[in-house]
Amino acid sequence: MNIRELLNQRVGEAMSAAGLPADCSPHIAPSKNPQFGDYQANGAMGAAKAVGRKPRDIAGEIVAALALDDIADKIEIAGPGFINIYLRPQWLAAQLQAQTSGELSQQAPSAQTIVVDYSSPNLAKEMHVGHLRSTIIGDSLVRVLEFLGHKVIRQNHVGDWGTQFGMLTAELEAQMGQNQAAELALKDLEVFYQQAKKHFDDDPAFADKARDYVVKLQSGDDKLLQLWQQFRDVSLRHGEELYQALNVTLEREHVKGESFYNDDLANVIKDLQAQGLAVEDQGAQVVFLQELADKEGKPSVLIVQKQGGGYLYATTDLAAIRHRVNDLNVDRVLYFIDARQSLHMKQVFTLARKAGFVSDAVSLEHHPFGTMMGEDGTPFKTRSGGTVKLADLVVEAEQRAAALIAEKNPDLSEAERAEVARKVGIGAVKYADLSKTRSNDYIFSWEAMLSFEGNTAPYLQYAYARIQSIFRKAGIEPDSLSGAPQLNTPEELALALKLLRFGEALEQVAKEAMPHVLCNYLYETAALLMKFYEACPILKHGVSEAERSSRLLLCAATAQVLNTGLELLGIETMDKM
RNA sequence: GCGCCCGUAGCUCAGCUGGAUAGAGCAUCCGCCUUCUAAGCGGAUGGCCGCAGGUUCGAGUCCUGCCGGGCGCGCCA
Repeated sequence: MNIRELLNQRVGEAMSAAGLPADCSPHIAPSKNPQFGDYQANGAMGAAKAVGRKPRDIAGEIVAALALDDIADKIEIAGPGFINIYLRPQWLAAQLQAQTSGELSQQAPSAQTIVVDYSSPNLAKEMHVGHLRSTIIGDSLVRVLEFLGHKVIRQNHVGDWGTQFGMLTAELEAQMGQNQAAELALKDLEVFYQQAKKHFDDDPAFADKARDYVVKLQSGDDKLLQLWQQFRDVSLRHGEELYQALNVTLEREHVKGESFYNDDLANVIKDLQAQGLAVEDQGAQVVFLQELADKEGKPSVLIVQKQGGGYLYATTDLAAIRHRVNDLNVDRVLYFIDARQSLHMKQVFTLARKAGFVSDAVSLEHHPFGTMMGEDGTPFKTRSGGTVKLADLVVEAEQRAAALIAEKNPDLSEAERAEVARKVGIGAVKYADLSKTRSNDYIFSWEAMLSFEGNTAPYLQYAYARIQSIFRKAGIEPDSLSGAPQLNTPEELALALKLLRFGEALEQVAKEAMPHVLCNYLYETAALLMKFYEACPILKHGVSEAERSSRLLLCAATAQVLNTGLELLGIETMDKM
């Protein structure tokens, strides 16, 4: 059920019945102010211009042709030609009943196969806060798209190949030579990396060995492959622990790293050369993209193979696109990658199409996110000049949440407290990231990320927990309720209408890959619940039986939306907090 | 130099693709728990939407030019 879509249809029909050109849009929008109804159709002004007549006359003709008696109990024309639509409370109640019993299912009109490329850490290093956005936003999109019925293929394009693995395997071998288990040596990847780097810088013999190992590894030497496998395995396991802690759905089966495409890289170059796209320039294989030329007509340059034969990021990306298109048969590929790589992505996409790797039917979408900034507005660094590890962030979040819970709700058992601390802490961290417009730069702030007041995950979780508390107190299971609520007060009406707009929010998230739209929607929903909660007693004295059950229905419907919405953000709810 | 992104309340951010009087949270101040969880609710204060033009019935949103910030631009990923 999508009210906006329904109104678009109905008003659209009325517009053509009124003889307006087919390309005039009804332009349905939710009304900002209740005095202008629930929805408004703003298409009359545009149409008036198209046919050269007065907007109010056009609006009048649209309204005359408009068949909305079943849905709306009042339609009025206001201002220059706004058509304000007031929906029937009974109709809203019936829609809400249908939505609640239908388990919120929101099927996209046509299911697609969609690859979502996200998280993609470099295995040589520990994951830090810079990986948070890709991981969390990507995971939310995956959940939303699956919920809408699409076939989603997760791809964790990990950095598990390249020059640095010569040094890392050599170091691993050295440490294991001292009876150190791989697991133990790699306990702290950051430390291990520093040790390897130091070893490399200080010991020329080791440096030579590292360079030798790169070559051996890339030519498929068994011993090196084995060392590499061990390194890769331990590193992936570190990542999986974090995914689990963060409630991210990525698992081992979703890993398709750079190494996966290794065997195809030579073919990519060969194909590009055969088409005359890749040419030698200063010893490297280069593609000049006239499509992305600057003002003076100078083409954009993309290097696909280094002098000396080494392959690059671009080469792997091209191979990955081919694999996704040819073997996975996708309709869309979504990349959640830092905005700094915008030019690179644009070049790769352009070249992939030019080389015929991708047909126009496939949509390649880079969904960038902004650079992480410090609180002073310059690019983020810790005091020591490093980065904040994700693992540390998780621990700190849970600790802060635990302290707050101990203060707010001392009655919870120890086990309950630990669980709530985990869900609240992690939820707050994820929500802080998800709730901001993806594409903008963002300020990293412990305070903001671990805030539990206002527009935060705990506010939404709290709203949900309050509803659960009511049902506990009433001794009623939400599922046992049936029927449609009565929407009498402004608070009940506003909440019900909001609940019915869940699908609109999801649709926008799926289309634009912008989870903050869902966050805003859920926040507004929770705020309306709080207002309803204050204004409309449910279990208190003097509430009639009819009112009580009607309001419980509204509570159940709200809990369902909050729970489902939070789940789609990868944030857990709880019955008590 | 060229390109991309950004500039909205003291701070952090929304603003549904051009609609009606620009909204939240934090912070500050004033109220609300002897009946459903005060992680809450109500109210107040706070704005030349960076600046200047333009497009039109109508601009925070679109176009141009400035100013300011961030990030990219041939052998890293």
